[in-house]
Amino acid sequence: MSDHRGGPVRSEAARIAILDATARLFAARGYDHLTMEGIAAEAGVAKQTIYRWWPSKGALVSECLLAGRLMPERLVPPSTGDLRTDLVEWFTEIFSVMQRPDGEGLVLSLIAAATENVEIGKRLYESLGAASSLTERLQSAIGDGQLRVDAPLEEIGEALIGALLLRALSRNPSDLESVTRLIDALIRP
Amino acid sequence: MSDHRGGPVRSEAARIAILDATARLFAARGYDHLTMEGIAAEAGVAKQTIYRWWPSKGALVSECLLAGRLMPERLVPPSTGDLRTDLVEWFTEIFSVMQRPDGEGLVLSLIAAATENVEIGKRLYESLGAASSLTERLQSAIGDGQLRVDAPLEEIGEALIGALLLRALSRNPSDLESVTRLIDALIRP
Amino acid sequence: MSDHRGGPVRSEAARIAILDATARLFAARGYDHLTMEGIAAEAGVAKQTIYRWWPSKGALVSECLLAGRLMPERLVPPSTGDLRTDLVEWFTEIFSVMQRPDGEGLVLSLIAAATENVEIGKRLYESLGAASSLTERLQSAIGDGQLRVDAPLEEIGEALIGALLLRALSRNPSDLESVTRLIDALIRP
Amino acid sequence: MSDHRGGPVRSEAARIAILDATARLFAARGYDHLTMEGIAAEAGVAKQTIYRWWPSKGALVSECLLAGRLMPERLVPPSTGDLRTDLVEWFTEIFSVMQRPDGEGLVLSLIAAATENVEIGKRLYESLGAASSLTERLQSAIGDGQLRVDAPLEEIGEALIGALLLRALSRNPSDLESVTRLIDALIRP
DNA sequence: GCGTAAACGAGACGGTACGTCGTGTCTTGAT
DNA sequence: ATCAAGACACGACGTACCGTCTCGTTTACGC
Repeated sequence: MSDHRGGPVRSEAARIAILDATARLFAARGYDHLTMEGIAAEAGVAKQTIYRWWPSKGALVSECLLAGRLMPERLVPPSTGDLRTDLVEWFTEIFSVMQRPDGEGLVLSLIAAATENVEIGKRLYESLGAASSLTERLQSAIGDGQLRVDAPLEEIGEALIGALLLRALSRNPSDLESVTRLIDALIRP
Repeated sequence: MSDHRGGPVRSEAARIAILDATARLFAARGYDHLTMEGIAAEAGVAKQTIYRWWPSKGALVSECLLAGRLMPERLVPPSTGDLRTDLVEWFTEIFSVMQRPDGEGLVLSLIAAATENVEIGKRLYESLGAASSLTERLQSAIGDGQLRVDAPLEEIGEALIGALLLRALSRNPSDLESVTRLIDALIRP
Repeated sequence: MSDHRGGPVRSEAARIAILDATARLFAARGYDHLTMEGIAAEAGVAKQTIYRWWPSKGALVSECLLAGRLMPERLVPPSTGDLRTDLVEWFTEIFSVMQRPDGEGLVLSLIAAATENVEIGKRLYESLGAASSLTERLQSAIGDGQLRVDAPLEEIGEALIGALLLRALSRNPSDLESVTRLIDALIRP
Repeated sequence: MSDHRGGPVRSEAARIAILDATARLFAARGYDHLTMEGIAAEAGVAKQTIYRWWPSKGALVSECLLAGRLMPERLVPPSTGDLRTDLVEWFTEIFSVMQRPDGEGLVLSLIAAATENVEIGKRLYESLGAASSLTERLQSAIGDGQLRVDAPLEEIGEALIGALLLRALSRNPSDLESVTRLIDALIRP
């Protein structure tokens, strides 16, 4: 199958150590303070071993993101029956989960990473759960009759996540009322 | 009145040269490639002169942004009478205006700057015209009867700009149709 | 007799390829630019194969030197009958032969190698022909009556080669006159 | 006189610290183990500060050599009246002074440095005292009648230093007898 | 013939050092 | 007091080799 005729094989231990170190440092200090040297040291690995497999800091973070190492938990919208309440709760949770006392917020770090790295940008949308779980939740709301059958699910998701990013960038604290107003604007016919 | 006791006052020439250089380099190479040394050299100014008046690269860019040196032109939404068409055209124009062939796009650079600098984040929203001109356009649409009197203008603006940012980050080319769908989702509840 | 119980023996092809590659690269780029990785690549051989049989770069070069792979030709002093003329010519030839246009001179490379590696140091003297051919020539000069019977042949050789090295290190171009003066100082007491 | 119109000036403290560190590390570990990073660390200086003023390790060592920071003491030949005895003693002293238990010998390090750096090569000869003090000693021997008035002082010096280098490279321990024989070969008519 | 064990190519690995770039602070002499 | 110039300590960059270490493959002996 493969024409690899022997030779050493990529060290899985090193791979894991690097990704772990990346995730750990990313969470602890944010994307901007992430350095290849720091990762190498934290992972107990030679810098060259990183560069051998990843071209850049961005690629590393991108892979962590894809592997779900950067998100603290699954950000699935709740499904209590009332779409409005569910979305408000979900939005609020994302917002609160993604602030850390020490460094900059997780979202900000992700956005910073996305500006530098195409892959991260492409994955940002789906990583925030919009592509899958959010759309699912909206879909089921159509079943409930809480949304019109022709509701533009994708666009609602985009707008929601987009507003989230904008608020993160603006450092606007999102109180319950403003979140509710935003969501109403999107799902209220 | 003043307790300034001799010595030259702040050189206006230097101030202008620095802001000009910043804007020039920002436009040419993007926020990431912007360096204090580069700005100083481009402006024909000593580094210390920059640090004396601005605490950081971000502050510099922030001031440029506020002074309107970073935006190529006024991005005021057109006002032809049909809100939908106007918004689509406005959105499309922003999107197209803000790509540069060489480096990364202008929006991406602004977003990157915003992740690092609070001020820029706070100004990003209004700088993209949402705070003033966009809201005005929406307001006038209420007068037209194209929007309900209780339409949540602020939130529509947020969602619109937010979606714009998200698309910039995702590097999704926004074709006419997808833009239209997005705007429909927001103004045709 | 041997406790070798099967398995391939040392590959002569690899051995030759390695020594050839070493000599080739040494001649082309000098001792300083010689790298184990470069040799392995040039020889089409795994690095480990080199390390299996030679402990260091120096050992490799030392063996090349012993095998006569580094010297372009035999540097035997001529024997026209006049010792003085012969030595001048021999000295001059060594000097001129051992310059390469691109890198550093061959002698310099040998000296560099000798500073790092004891074996090369020990062999340097004889490799430059002093131990054998030069002493022979001096010996025959005693037969001619051109040198006293109790002339310190060994020491004359040392002084001659030593002066050669010093001039190589000093990058002093040796013109005919200065060479003649040096040799006169040694054989015309 | 100078057209230097203000601006910071080269830090003499840094310059001294760097040269001192270089000399210290050179003496302790030899030329091969000398690294720019090591020097910078030892001197408490940024690497860039070294590269700003010296292009290479060789240049640094060369300047130390010129400043007399590498030679443990003045290697002036004694002047007891008997040339032969004086030279033997001088030769022996140089030889013994320049062996250190830990690293490689000082001469070997100097030779290694000279192969890499032209300046060091040019200075090696005079640094070993040959150019000045040795020639002086020989000169005074002419006054004594211990050398012929037309004795080729320069060449004798070259041969002597050259032989010294060769012996250092060959790691030949120089016993009293062999040194005496060498010197006899050079100064005995 | 048939294991079996050394030698081989390939090349990944943890390291060390390289020479360069940008940071933010500082010092100097001129204006 | 502010300026242009630029040296400074610091931290990170991405690259080159080092010497060691697995991998599968390829022999050539001793049973």
